[in-house]
Amino acid sequence: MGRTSTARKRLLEAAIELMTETSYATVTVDAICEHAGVKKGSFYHFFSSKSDLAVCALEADTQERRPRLDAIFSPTVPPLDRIRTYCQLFYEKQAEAKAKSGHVPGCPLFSLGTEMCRQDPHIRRKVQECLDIRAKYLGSAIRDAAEEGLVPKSDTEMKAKSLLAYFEGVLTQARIHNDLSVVKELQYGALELIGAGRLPEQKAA
Amino acid sequence: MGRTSTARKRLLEAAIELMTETSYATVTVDAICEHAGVKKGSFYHFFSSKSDLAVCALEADTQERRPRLDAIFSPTVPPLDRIRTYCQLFYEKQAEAKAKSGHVPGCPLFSLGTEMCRQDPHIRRKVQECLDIRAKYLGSAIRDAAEEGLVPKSDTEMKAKSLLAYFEGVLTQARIHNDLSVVKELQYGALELIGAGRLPEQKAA
DNA sequence: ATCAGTTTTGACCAACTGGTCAAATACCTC
DNA sequence: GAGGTATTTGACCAGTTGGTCAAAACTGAT
Repeated sequence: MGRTSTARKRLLEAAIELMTETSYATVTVDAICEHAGVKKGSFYHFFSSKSDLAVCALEADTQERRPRLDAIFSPTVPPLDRIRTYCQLFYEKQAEAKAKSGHVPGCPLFSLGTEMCRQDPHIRRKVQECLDIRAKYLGSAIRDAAEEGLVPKSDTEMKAKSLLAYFEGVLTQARIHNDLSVVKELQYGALELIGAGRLPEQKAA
Repeated sequence: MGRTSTARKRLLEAAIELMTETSYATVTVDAICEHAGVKKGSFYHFFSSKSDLAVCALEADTQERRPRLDAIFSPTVPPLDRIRTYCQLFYEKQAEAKAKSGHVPGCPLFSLGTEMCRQDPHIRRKVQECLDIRAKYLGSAIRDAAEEGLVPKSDTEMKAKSLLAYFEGVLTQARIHNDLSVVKELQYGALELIGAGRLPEQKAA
């Protein structure tokens, strides 16, 4: 089989980290290699291009998050609680990152997506895929909530998209202002947005 | 006085247009110059750097929008109507741009802001300034609405920030997906978000 | 131990980038 | 129309970038 290596994985992680920190264009292949402890020749052994790396990094990152999201959005959890927990996770993740680096990172899907959607069709498609996955979690929760009469039954698909846009918008605003205060209140806005705002905070039986 | 020129203005407009189309890093100074019909030497006569151009372009763009926003957010207009009209303006602008270029442009504040906030303090500050101006329009409308009992009176400042984040998130999502459907429904989400969702659509007396 | 296949290395390159500069030129003011 | 200023020009540059390549080194399976 020949030798094995963790270089590929290290490159994927370095890519997500560095590209979230600044931007796709700013992060050079050399910088990613250095951060991953990999020589450039090796880089092009594992990836056909910088763009290819970005696509693979988004995919890997999404797959890695999957188990946790599956748990949070389990159908056994009361639907509005899923959304509450998800919001809380957002805040915790961003707060943790800020504590570590001094900066609110925001969401790589939106950062990369905004920057690259006009230039690189592969990155664009992958970002869309990853966003669609998130929308599915939210859509399912909203539909289940509607079934229980917790939110209006109309337009659940649109509500899922709007809610995702709201999340990403808040995260991006937090990145730009380096201020988490709006993220902290995320769940209240989220529940308002889908029409569950003025209900009592029942934990469901 | 020496000769006069429109080169500066042309450069500012080209910068906003091209940077919105793709990204800060992708747009080269040469490209901006070509698009504006200006030689590079002239560019550096008017601007000290590419970054300087971006800052000035954001400022100019914001000032240009001011009169229209002042009209929309006039205190003589019923507060929720201000927000409705603003949402409609968003949709119309994006739809118009898409019809012309084939692409939903999104908002340069968010595009540039996300991309550059970690690399260029001047761009970052200018983006923050411009976003703050928009938040003021929204904040004032929300406060006036609260005064009239149209929305809950709590946390109006936070609501303005959240609403702006929602707008920008929806616009950015529309850019990434090149799909205006979520923008079309913007006003309903907006009113829900600030807690005016389940009120009748009164045009106010 | 061997060998095929995987991974690593580092030197190399052409293209492009933001930015410079000194000289030429046009324009407004008087 | 003279003169000073604002503008224009285009050639130039040094640094950086993504990407290449052929040879070397390592590893697991047999």
